[in-house]
Amino acid sequence: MSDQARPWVLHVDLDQFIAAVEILRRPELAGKPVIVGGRGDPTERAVVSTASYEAREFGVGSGMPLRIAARKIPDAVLLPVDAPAYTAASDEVMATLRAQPGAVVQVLGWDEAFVGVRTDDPERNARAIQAAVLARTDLHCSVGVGDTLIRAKNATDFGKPRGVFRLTAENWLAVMGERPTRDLWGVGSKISKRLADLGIRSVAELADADEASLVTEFGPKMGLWYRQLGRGDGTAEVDDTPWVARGHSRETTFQRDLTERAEIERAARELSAQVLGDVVREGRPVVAVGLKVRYAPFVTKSFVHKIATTFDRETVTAEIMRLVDRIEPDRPLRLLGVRAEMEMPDEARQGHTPTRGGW
DNA sequence: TCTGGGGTCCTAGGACCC
DNA sequence: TCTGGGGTCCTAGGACCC
Repeated sequence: MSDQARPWVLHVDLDQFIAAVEILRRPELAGKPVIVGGRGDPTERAVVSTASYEAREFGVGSGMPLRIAARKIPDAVLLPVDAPAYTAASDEVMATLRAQPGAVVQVLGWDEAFVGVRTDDPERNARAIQAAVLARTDLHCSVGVGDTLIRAKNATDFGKPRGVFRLTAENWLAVMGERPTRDLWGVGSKISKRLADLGIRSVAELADADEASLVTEFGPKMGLWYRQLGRGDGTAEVDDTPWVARGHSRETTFQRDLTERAEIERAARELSAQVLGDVVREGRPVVAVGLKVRYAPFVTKSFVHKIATTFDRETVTAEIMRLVDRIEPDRPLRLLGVRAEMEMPDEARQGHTPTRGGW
């Protein structure tokens, strides 16, 4: 490597990951509109996890109710979510990334990771990664190249599918400046609306926005963060510290709203047992419990309760059941979620998304 | 019969203490 | 009589991501 080698961030994102994994084991599905979601039953309450590119042509995408998706594409192939299969494929991909010389890998999800490298030709590294992933897993990916995490992440979209795109301080505004703030990672529909109310619609406008008004609107931390987002600035450091979960939760949307006290308690005990199972595997004590409820049609409430640090399952379950007592009786219950928060080791990485503090 | 499931972090406001 | 000001902890709610 030459003297010009400098740090670069690569954002690797698998193309239509879940659908691709399904198509790999059923090659006859290639070229067809494939929709993966829920248990693959369009009559159930569930949403689309991933749609193949062919299905996206019909306007079907992640987050869409399965029922609607099936209506849009009556002859689509509907498949149930098979999490273990995707985890296995993901592990292979991440192992491939880690095997790249000099690579620091920060996993963001099943199908995404940042890769930090020192190089004088980041596109060459990107192509090497694509080739290695394809060779080992038969999966295609796109790679964003950037001089910060934010720019690398945003670059990927321009490379899709199977491509490479570079976004740096040099071309950031030229490429992103006129786009809506919604395109930024961490700006969703609500925040983009509030920004619009401040007269800020484009990325360039956000980059140039008045700090004081952003702080007034969003608070000291988020106000400054959003402006930074608009500029694409931020850290270029890829952090491979193993991620430590703050808590575990399980939630269920009932196919039929629950009204009976006994049914609700049974559901709560079941979810608690699953959460406890996840927590026990971690071997860290529980410090808080939480409950989330959704009453039909769309009123969500949540409660958290700190408890004395404990490993005892009975105690935790009892605390959860005390929260269950706060569920309003005689109100149809559509969703129930149970959560347990665990004690955090001091050295644990704080947060893994750039959208919230820490970065 | 419109709306999953598993996560993270920030903010605001009340309680309480000195 | 009036009612500061800083700090911490806790909880509810909001927002976002994959």
